[in-house]
Amino acid sequence: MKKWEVSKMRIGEPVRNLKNEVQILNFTVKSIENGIIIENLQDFDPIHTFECGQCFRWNIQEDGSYIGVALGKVVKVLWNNKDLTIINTNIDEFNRLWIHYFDLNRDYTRIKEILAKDPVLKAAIDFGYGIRLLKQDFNESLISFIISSNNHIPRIKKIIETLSRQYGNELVFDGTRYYSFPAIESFAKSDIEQIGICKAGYRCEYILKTAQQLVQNGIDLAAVSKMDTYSARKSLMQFSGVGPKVADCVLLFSGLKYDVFPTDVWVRKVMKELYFGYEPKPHEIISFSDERFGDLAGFAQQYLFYYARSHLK
DNA sequence: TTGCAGGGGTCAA
DNA sequence: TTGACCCCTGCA
Repeated sequence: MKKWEVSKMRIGEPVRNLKNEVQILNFTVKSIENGIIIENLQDFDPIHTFECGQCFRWNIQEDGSYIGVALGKVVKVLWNNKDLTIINTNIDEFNRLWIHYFDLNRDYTRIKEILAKDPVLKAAIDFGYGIRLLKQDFNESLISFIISSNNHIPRIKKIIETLSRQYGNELVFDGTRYYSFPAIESFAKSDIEQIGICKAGYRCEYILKTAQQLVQNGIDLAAVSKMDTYSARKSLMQFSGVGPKVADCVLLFSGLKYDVFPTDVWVRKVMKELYFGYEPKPHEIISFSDERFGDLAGFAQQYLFYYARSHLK
């Protein structure tokens, strides 16, 4: 099949339509000692979800479990290919926090079914079938992806860790100290010398300015999520250090917009090598993802990113 | 050991 | 459209 024949195919469906379909949640949640167990969970794998580039604060342990700091909590998750155990939480927190954070109300089987009509995505989904888009805190996503610009993942994680240690709250789990992501006010009332301790370089100024912009002007997230995607992107790009790529990441990873297609070097590689056959211009990639993936572009991006990082050089 | 290239981009000219 | 930007890491 020629590449451009494939490119005429439109596969994305509006997410809102999927939401209106009857949701069949197969899993059941039970309380255990110091935690919960989500039995018979479909379309999930912690490695795929935590290593697909959307988050920076989940770390794999020697036993294969993950410990993460999110939403002001520290939890440990264990996976046996069927049941997800979350330690250091309870049913109440599951209903208030984790069901949304892990996006457990969404029918990923259906999303993958639609996206897999595209042969490239089918390969990507076969590889990263357990990806779920985490619904992360907006402020944390904003600051984290400002830090991510022109930066390596290990260093991004180290910088966020240092900032959390300096400005966040201490959380103790299993005798180890962890630190929540700081309140945005902590950054806003700090100064460039203090923030500089995290060694984020020129991004420190972006962090301070953005935090001050947020505290002074605020942002109406409900309004942003209702805007058309172009306007939503523009509204985030008013913040210092936020360009189109960071804006798209924040929209997607804080659950505000799912039809964005954050385009970084890896996605560009996928586009070049698996779709276009040449180095496409940014506007070509945007048009392509709109046409091809529609309202499911954000999900497609995650499967492609995860696939690219393991399969392309 | 040292030097260099480049990294999940953004900004300003 | 282009080069500079902080700092770290990997590699020769």
